[in-house]
Amino acid sequence: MKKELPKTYDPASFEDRIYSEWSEKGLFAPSDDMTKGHYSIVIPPPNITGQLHMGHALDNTLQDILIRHKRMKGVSTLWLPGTDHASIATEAKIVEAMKKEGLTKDDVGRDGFLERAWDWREKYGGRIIQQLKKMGSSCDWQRERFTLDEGCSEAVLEVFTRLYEKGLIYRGERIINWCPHCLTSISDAEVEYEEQPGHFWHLRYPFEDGSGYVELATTRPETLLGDTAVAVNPNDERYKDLVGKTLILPLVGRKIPVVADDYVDIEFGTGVVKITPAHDPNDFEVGRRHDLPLVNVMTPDAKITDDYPAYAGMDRYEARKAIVRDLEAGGFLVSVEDHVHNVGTCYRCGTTVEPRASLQWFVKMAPLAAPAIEAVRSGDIKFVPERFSKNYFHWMENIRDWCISRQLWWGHRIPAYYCDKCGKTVVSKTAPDCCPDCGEPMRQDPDTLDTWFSSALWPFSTMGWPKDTEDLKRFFPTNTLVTGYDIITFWVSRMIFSSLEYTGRIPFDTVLIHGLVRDAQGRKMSKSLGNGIDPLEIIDKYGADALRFALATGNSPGNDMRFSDEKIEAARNFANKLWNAARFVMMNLDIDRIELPDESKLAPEDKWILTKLSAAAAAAENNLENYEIGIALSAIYDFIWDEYCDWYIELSKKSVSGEDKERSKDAQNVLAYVLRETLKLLHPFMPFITEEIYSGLPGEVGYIMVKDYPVAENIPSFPAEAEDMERVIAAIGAIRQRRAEMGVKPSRRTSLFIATKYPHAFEGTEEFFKRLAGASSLEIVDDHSESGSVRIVTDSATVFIPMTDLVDPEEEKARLRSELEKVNAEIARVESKLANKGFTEKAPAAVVDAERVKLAKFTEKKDGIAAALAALGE
RNA sequence: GUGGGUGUAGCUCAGUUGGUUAGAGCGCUUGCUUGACAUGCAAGAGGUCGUUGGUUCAAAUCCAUUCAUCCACACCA
Repeated sequence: MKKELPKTYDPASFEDRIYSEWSEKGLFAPSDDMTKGHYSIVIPPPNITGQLHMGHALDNTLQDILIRHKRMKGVSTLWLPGTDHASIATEAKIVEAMKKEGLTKDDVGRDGFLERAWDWREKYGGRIIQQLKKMGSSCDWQRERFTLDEGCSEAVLEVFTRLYEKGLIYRGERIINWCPHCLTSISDAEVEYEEQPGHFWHLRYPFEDGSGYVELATTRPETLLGDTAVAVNPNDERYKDLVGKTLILPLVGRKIPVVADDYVDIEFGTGVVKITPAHDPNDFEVGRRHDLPLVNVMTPDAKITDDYPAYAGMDRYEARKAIVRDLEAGGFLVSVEDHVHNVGTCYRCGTTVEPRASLQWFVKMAPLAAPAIEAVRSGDIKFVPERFSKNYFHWMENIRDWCISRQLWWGHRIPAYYCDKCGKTVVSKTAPDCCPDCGEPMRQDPDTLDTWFSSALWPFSTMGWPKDTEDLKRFFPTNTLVTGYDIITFWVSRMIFSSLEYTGRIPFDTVLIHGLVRDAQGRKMSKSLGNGIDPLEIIDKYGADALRFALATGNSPGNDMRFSDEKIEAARNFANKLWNAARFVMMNLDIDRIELPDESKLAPEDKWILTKLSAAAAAAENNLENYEIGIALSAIYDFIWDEYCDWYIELSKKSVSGEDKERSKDAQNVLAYVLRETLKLLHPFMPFITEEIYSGLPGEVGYIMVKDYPVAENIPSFPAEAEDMERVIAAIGAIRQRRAEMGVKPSRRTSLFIATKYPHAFEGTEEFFKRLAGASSLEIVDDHSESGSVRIVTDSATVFIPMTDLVDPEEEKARLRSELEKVNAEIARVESKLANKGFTEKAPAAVVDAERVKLAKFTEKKDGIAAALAALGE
């Protein structure tokens, strides 16, 4: 049964069809056979607002390779998919959409807003899932989860109430990062700092008693309205007498004290700092130590409050101008100097964050961080590459309490209930009917939780926790977490401490970190630059397999990579190469099923390719186990292109199209067998093309996706015969090289005489030399030096070609002399190495032997060259 | 300020625990309608592995120094 492949590789014609088939046959679900163990990965849940970008494409390609490899090894394999509700990002989208209708959140109310949000999720939340499927991702979609679904929400409630009871979640008035655009608090991790030019305004604050001024500097004069003290260092001799005195706050007239605090750096500026506890994190701490009042001067959208009528309603920057103007008018402004400083911005919208004292919920981090640090230090959890554990330690060791409340509606609502009458707080999974103390109705906290609070539970909430489910028993802890280095702090660290605290177990044993996909110039892909490459467009143009290949090849853990047209074209060319090789093989197959012939029926070239295949399988396996995905893939690539296509297919043509029908069938079987096993090796990386070709192989049933991954030891290997074949290949290469150098026309045939210590290697190879080395005949001889032949010397043979008439003898001599020089240099190098006692005594025997073999080969080559020179009368 | 990455062919990058004559893709040169593939085939040019020093029989690989470049975290008014 011959199946012919279409002439050109056209991925669009089969990728979607194959994906549907896998899906319909239920191949994505884990097998129930646990005898070979289990392996699981939870997907980093993409935001429902998201569109597939190159980062997702890379992340999911790597995961799918790992998953498909394990699945083919017979391991019960689960890749659990899902999406993240992305509180801020989604809420911002909804608000934006409503704005176009002229509506605000308050217009539609909380319920109306949530209705819109769920509609939006219904409409767009599945979009990225469809895109992941286009990539070939073999997730078990039956188990798809959503951070805001019932189960995940149950896990969030469970965690929140447990932590509260343990005292690890508390509510308090603290200074937090506030985004005046998103109108919510954000965590420290969600602030990005960027350098901005600004100014130092040097001001003077008068003493109450009229005894003069104290001079200080600020970058944010508008916060002056909220100053409740001025601080100096207690050890600062200059200001010893000032401590305890009272100042009059300019423009406001408030009396504020001078306090002494270690926080103040004597060396910096004037050594005097204005203290605004409600609007600066450091000042907040100073304020707590000195019991200073918190004076909040701004509204949530960063405008001055009505408490300061002169500035009320101005935004921060307008107020800054007005205040500087008034300070100058009042004689309080001493000088202004330029100053570049780092400004915190919201990671979602880029707005400058406003530190703001407010009542929020926090997770107490110190007790949670300690075991999480230990889990990595002890090696229970391993980062690949290892260096990222340093980033992790650094973050975890300096961690501050995590602000988890958000002034948003889209998310998990905080399960805290307040009694307005008696002030009682109840934290409970279900709403209490009334206040347990006074019987009044209770009011639920309006805020929701940081979106990362639910993502932190993802490895176990998705498997049914807190219930003790079958999936948890089988697949938790998970094995590998694949993600970019940019979200170690946001997500990886939080999953680790969450899992240890709630389940008592690590969430995964290995964290595989990859870098960023950059554009061809090495720039970060971003919306504002407009340099993003759309993976879906790439898939349309080149196919998902080519995209996957381009992302996986040459990618090493933790390093950024560039994506370019050249790379994707090279990937597509490889797919095309494989396609055509398969097409050739299938055109020539006349067998009903693939059966590897007995050893006795294998030709030398068959043994050679099988040996190479075995080596490629070993390389693929070892590197995949070590997460060296790029290296594994390049081993397979090299095998397919350089060994199977460039050599074996060419060598096999002799037998396949030969007269001997038996031999032809044997060769066909080897061709097909090697192709089949190669497809299996490649399948995790390029699932579609391998499945498509596989389906056309004679006698094969089922899907390659669930066949056994090739094991090197199970592939027959013949090192000695393979070496003989290498001698033939080397001779063919040397002849080609010489013919090219001498400008011999490809059509010109020559007779060949080969003198060799390995005659058996060259027996029966005439046809190879005819097909691949322009030979008209081949004769194995003892010597051929008497004639005026051109000699081509390899380390195991000398080839004589009687075509002196095509060569200028002087040129030939010169060429031989330079070759002789080269080989002499090599001999000298190796000899000196071997003469070195330190080397022969200390280096491993195998290494020394290898050098001796090398020396013998070089010497043989040298003798051959010398003989050639002699024959030319030298 | 603290920590980390990177520096290998014209370009983009591999090089796994030190051990063949340092590799690939693209680009370049030359030649090919070699009945799978021009998205191809064959041959070739091109590298003192950033600098300097050290460890070692042996260094692109380990250590130190220095230069360049990128990133993360922190941040002083």
